This record gives sequence, C-alpha cells and structure tokens, in this order.
Amino acid sequence: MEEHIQDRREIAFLHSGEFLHGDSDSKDHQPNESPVERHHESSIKEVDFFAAKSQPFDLGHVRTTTIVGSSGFNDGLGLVNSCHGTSSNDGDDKTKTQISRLKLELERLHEENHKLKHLLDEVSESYNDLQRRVLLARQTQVEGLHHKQHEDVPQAGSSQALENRRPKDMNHETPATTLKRRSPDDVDGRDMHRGSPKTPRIDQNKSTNHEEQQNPHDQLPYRKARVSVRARSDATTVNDGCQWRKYGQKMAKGNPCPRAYYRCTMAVGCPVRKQVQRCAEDTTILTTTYEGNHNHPLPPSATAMAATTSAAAAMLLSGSSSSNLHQTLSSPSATSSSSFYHNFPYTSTIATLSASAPFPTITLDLTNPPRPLQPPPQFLSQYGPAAFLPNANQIRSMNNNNQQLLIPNLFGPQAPPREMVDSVRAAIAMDPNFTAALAAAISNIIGGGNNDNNNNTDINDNKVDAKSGGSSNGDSPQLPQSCTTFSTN
DNA sequence: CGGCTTTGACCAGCGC
DNA sequence: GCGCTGGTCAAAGCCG
Repeated sequence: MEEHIQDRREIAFLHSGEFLHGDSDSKDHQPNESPVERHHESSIKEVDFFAAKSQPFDLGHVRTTTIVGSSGFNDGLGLVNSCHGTSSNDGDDKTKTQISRLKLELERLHEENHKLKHLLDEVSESYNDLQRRVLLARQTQVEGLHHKQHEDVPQAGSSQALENRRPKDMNHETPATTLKRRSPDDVDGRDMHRGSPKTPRIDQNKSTNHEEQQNPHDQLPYRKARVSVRARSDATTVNDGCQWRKYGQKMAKGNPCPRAYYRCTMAVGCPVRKQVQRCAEDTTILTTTYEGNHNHPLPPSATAMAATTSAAAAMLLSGSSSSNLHQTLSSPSATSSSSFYHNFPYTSTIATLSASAPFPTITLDLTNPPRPLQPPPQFLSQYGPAAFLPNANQIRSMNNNNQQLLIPNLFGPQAPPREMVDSVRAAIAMDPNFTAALAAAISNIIGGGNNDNNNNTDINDNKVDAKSGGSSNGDSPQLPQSCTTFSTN
C-alpha cells in the first residue's frame, strides 16, 4: 500500500518535472520523509532520461549516483529492496512499480513522438510556403525575361511545339547549358518528330508531362537532378525492386567497363532511367545513377530505393532552387552543424554533391563499412532512441572546392524537403524495429550504459539487416529512417 | 511468341 | 567545321 502511494507520488513527480531540478530533493519533501523515497527519486532521474531534451541536466551526475549493482542493470528498485529487505510481496510490488514506470515512460515517449511529428509538420508547412514564394518570385522574374526573348526570337513550329510540351518553368528557368544538352525528354520529343512506328511515345509523353506538371518538385529548375548510388556488388546491376529494360550500352571514356542504360518498365511511359557502370578503380563497386521520378506505384521492395533517391534528389533540388546551392552548402550553419554530425553514429552512407556535372548529381556512397557505434549518452537523451536506428546515415556533401560540408545544413536555414519528410516519417511509422530499438534503448538507459556492447551489437545487426533488406545482394540503399529525429532539432 | 539483350548506327552537344 | 563523346534508337538475335 505504501508502495502504491509512492507510485502516485512518482507519477506526479514525473509529470511535474521536478526531478530535473537538482535542488528539489531537499526542498520539496517532508522532514520525516524516509531515505527510501529519496532513493526512488534518484532512480527516477535515470528512468526519465529522455526528458533531458528540454531540460539540460548533468548526465554524469545522474549516472554516477544511480548506477548500482554488480549486474550493471539498475532499475532503480534494487535500492528499495536493499533498504526494505526482501519479501515476496516486495517482489510483486517491485514488478508492478517497474511496469507502471515503464508504461509511464512509454506514454511519455509516445507523446514526445507525437510532438516531434507535429513539429515536423509545422516545419514542412513553413518550408513549402517558403518554396512557393521563391517559385512565385522566380517565375515572375523569369517570365518577364522570357517574354522579351519571345519578342526577339520567333519560334519555328516543331521546336515550339516541343517546347510547349515542357513544363512552363522548364522553358523559363532551366539554365542555357541544361537546355542545350539534350535530356531524355528531349529524346522523346525527337521521337515524336521521327514518328517511331513501334512505340506510341506521344501518349507516353503526354502522361509523363502531365504528371510532371502536377509535381511541384518537377517545376523547379534542375529538374533533371540525378542520384548516384555507389555500392559493392558482383551482379551486373543492383536489385532495387524495380523492373528495368536495358536499351543501350556504351563504352565511356576513361573507363574500361561499359556503361549500361536502363529504362523503368514497371509502367508505360515511366520516365525513370538509370545508368549502371562499374568503377574503373574498383570493379567491385557498381555505380547506379537514377534520373526521374516514377509515375506509378512501387512495390515495397522498391520503395526504399525510390524514396531514398527521390528524397536525395528533392534535397538537391531544394538546395538548387534556393538560388544558390553552393551558397547554401557553404553557409556558416553548414560548418556549425559539423560538430553535431560528428556525433552521428553512421558513416556508411555518404552523399556528395556534384554541381559541376551537366546535371546536378548527388551521390550516395554505400561502399564504406559502417563505423562501430558508440553513441554518447547525450545523443540518446537529446535525440531519442530513434536516432540509433539503422540507416541513421551521416550525410556529407562536398562543394566545388572539395571542402567537406554537411548536407543536413539544409535543414537549418531550410526545412527538409517534403519528400524527405514524408519518406522518413513513413519509414519511422513502418519500421518494425522501432519499438524494439526503443525498448533496447530504454533498457540500455536503465542499465546505466553497461550494456553498450550488447546494444551496439543489436544496432549493428540492425544495420546489417537493413542493408540487406529488400535486396538479395544487399546493395539497395535504405531510407534514412531516423533522420527526422535529429534534423528537426 | 513475346520480352529482353546486344550492338551498330544515329544524333546532338561541346571543345578545339 | 570537324572530331569526340554521351545518350538513344532499333534491327537482329536470344531465351524461356
């Protein structure tokens, strides 16, 4: 009975947040309060580890004052037992108390997760709003320029028709160099003029362009952003869950390995293409370059790749759309965030940007082995256990000066792209490992960090599973599932 | 027989 | 203008 009263006090205490204040112990209790209750509060401090996100407190202090027992597992109740002595009733009460405490903690985490989602929505909304404004301003600006050009250069019929098929913003905003170089859409347009008897490309083009016009991202300049994925594979191509048809092969200059061209055949008129080429220096590395967005639903095995490339491309597009990607990447916030990402657990996936290529290309490098995970407790307390989930990949970027910068700086002055947000949110929601990782993280915290090795093993196992999941050869990149956990910070 | 791959040809952009 | 290169086409062949 006395234990139940204590439980209620603990609950009220947790909700009040008083446990976060170091001097609350001495102030808020009755003089005749037993030392047992004081011990309870000490243990509560550790259980409510995650609350540190809003209230900084001395982690080292908490750890040194609460880690007890030879097993290294401190649930905070051993202290009670040690003072009360042992009995069977005490054991039941202990279990009940532990369960109620864990339930409380889970509820709080749910609430926190909900808040984070809400915050994510708000950030996304503001980002979209900002993006709309930028687009509007740019369109207004360029339309004036384009109007002047139309007065100067009257268009021939066929080429004008082809141009009219393009999204309006493409006509206006694509840099001259991009327009001069023929894009796949241009090729389709050429086929229209040729009148290929085999493939009804006109209809395909119509549907494709219609779909593109509905996609706000496609209205951005640099619509032909590419996403390259470097992965080790012995197979001729990476199994990414999509169906591809090879339509060409060329010997690329400076590489003895031929470059293969594939087109997505999962839907008629899908504009997505990919190029597959082995690295000249290391033939075990397969470089797959994706271009375009699928215009059809994808099988689950393909969603990860598609979402990853789409998110990367969206991130690239959003960066370039903000008038100067290079400037964005070189912003002071970029370098200031580096210290944050030095704490980031995974380095296996590295994204590099190439602004010098004909098309802006983002490269996801999956060839580096994962770094053994040693998450600092501050990281866990600040960003939650989701930050330790597999695929919390460190993303780096490179500007033209090859200076190592960090892509997530895009999340500083800019909010994450909608596609990134959605894919990451969906990944978190669908991730079956989330609950397990949450429980593991909680037990790790309760255990006072003595289970680091085990925890690392679990996480590394998850990493392996995630890397091989959805692809037989394990080369498909996965969603940066837990990116939102820290990107919205 | 339909779908896919192979491969030579073609075209456009770009640099000299 | 010419040659090089990247990207694509399409006929022919292959395969299940």
